[in-house]
Amino acid sequence: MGRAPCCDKATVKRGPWSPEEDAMLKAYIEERGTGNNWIALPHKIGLKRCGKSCRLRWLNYLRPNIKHGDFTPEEDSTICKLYISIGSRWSIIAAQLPGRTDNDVKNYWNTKLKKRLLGGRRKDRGAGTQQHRQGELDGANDGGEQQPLSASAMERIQLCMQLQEMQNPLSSISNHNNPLHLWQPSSHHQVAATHSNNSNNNSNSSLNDQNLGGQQQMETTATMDGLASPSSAGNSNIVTIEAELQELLYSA
DNA sequence: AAAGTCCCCAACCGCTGCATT
DNA sequence: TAATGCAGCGGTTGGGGACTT
Repeated sequence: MGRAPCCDKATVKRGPWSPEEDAMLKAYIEERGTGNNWIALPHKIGLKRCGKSCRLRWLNYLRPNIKHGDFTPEEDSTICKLYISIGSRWSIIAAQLPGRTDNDVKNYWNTKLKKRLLGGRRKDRGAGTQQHRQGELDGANDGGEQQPLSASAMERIQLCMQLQEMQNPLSSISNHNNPLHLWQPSSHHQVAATHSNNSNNNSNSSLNDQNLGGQQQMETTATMDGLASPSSAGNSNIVTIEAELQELLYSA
């Protein structure tokens, strides 16, 4: 019941963009804008590319003020904090990092930060498929049994547990046995408050616009609870969490 | 030096939400 | 109100360089 493809795959060019294509797209958009119609854009320019491909190329590579290269420790920290609180909402996270794209942030998380925080780096370099490697990383939740929660949610639980353990090693024992205790329903206003605060930083941010619905909202709330009361000892605060994130990220 | 393996990242795929008709 | 089409988003893939054996 899928949608019809947005373009004819037989006639559309795919794969890496050539410098000529980049130049054509960049020149056209800089001169006339996108016209709010990505589908029509390649035809106007004379590119044999799908509109979605043009949009992606522009947003992730050609757009002005794109920042390439290494992420700073501050950016690392921002990504981690936002990931823990809102999950894999890459566009929202990227909106808090000027010059970074959602694709960049997503790749950086998947290839660097996740491994650093969850300790997913392989011990041996033996044979294995991409799926195997991914499975090992995601499978940091032991057992390999079917997981009713999203991988993103499980990663956030793991991060919360690691932070809890650092704060209060004794109280964390029960958490390991029952990570789902974090999943206690509560009011959603904590998330909303966080979002509205963040949205002040960037007019482009869709934090207020995004509808955190269904399971996603539940996951967000639960994880926020996990951070808001990370130990039975009492309240944590942002400063503590930031310090511990720094430790997780850079102490190895 | 060669072969095998790992890792990164650009690009693609397909779903969702929103706007329009 | 339902149907349709597009933009935007997150997940996934695969090419190729880097690294290891």
